[in-house]
Amino acid sequence: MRTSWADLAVNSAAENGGTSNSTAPSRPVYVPPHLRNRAPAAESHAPAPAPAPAPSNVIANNNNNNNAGPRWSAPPHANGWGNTSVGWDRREANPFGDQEEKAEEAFGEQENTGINFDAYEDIPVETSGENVAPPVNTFAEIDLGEALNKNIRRCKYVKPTPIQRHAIPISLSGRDLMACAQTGSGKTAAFCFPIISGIMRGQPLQQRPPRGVRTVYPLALVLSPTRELSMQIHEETRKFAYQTGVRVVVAYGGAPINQQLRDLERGVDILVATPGRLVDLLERARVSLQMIRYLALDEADRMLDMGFEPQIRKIVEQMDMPPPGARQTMLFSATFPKEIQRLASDFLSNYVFLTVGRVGSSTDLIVQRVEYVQESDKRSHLMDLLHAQRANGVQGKQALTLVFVETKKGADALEHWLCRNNFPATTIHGDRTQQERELALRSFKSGNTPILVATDVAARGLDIPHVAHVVNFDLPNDIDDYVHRIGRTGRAGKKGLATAFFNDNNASLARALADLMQESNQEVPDWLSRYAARSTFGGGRNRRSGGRFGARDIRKEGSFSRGGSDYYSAGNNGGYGAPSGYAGGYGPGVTSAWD
DNA sequence: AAAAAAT
Repeated sequence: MRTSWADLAVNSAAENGGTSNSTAPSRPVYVPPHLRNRAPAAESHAPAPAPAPAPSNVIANNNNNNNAGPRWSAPPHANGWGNTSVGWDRREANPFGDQEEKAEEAFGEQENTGINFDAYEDIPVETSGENVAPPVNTFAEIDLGEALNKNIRRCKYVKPTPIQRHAIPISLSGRDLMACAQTGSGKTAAFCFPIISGIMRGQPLQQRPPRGVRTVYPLALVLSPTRELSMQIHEETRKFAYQTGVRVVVAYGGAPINQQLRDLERGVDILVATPGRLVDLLERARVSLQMIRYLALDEADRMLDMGFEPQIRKIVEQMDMPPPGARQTMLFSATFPKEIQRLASDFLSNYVFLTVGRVGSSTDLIVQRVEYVQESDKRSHLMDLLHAQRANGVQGKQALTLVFVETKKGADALEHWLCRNNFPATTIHGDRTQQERELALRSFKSGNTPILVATDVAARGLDIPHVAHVVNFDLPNDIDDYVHRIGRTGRAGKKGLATAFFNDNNASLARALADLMQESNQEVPDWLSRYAARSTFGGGRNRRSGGRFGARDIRKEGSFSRGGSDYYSAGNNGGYGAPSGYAGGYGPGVTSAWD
């Protein structure tokens, strides 16, 4: 039996060999973005779509200066390069891989050829806000520019997904956006395309950093809650930005900072980062946010929850970033609890709220099962599942299993136990080194170790093709976390299976879980319904169990507002009795379950 | 109580 996965391991190891960060050597010759890939003179007068801030020590080059200097402290001869796009292009590592055909094959298989658009056809959409730009049906309807269009073709994006159809025109119209969209439905492109396009057509600006300070001034900042998600966004964005002249750099903790500093010094237009490392870079004055025109928060509700909020506030409000209105802000997530929407509105200006999808449509793609399993029986129960899968040939490269546990120690313990029992597994969690984390993820993706035991570090955003089964070995305390976890399967319109082990320890989740499953047309076991009926009204840890289907614009709920007291309304959120308390007065199934 | 995120 060993041979089957061993063979896979050999194959996939070979295939996967080149995927590490082996960027081709590229010389640190700086070319300002407005001089790259464009007709040298004519386009330097392109109007800026969004009002660009002009901080005090920044000189806006809004005149007819054809010889616009670099935005950072690069050698003055730098613009010798930009006059032909070819000169630069040759130096840019090809994010599609060495051979385009091979890359296209791998890429298409991963994300796009495979998108089952039928699964998204009927998805309901809600927008609110004034003068919302209408959706488009094709990429061709939007003027994203030839270079970007070419990358879209390279990615085999045939037509936009629903979130892209709606979000891109709204972003291109310059509006702030709070967007909810299903897991795996193309969020990254939805905020990347407008950013790349906007930077390409933007007015060249330059600044004069203090002498000797190697500060860089990105035009766009994309924040995400985990390092691996930042890496993923970076890789994807690089594909979209290929040969556009727009440079994308990633910065996250746990990795040597020096390489990241060198990447930054070569110039950055879009910075993808995790909060901690970014704060470090800001405090070292290696990065300034003065020139930020676009701010995107991926997994925005996570970024604004208790653990992250102070850091995000520091970055967005207490450094040198232009205020709302002077930048364009885009928040994306699958789940958007009301209280988080309230926090988020601090970062937004006259925003459009957009929600695409609902429980009961896209999440139909995920079959959810809940099984009552005592703590002491969990391992043997998991073993039964895995043996059954093995017997059915559901394993290996095309059928990965992702097992979520509650604790880091628990993850290690389960991994060892699985390996001892001849199920090749690896683990990812915050106690592992970054190297180990990245290796684990690669090994899982490649099918080398078709079982990954993970903490919530892997719950959000990660796009791992071929995850056939998500097992909630330990259920999370928060239903939104559950939604994100199971969203690691059933992506791009494909089907997936999610199994949860439930016992008395999860009583507080019962109601929310039962509701969610019902809304997604899943079979709810009777015992779980009874549990749900018994459990307390929305209180306790799962305060969102009532109001959490919060992918509804809080601004629309004026009739429920409690005398305008935004901060002290927690007591009214519990969902006691009155219909307004539970689910904010809208029935089940309005929205939710998205990335 | 736990997880994540800077060194």
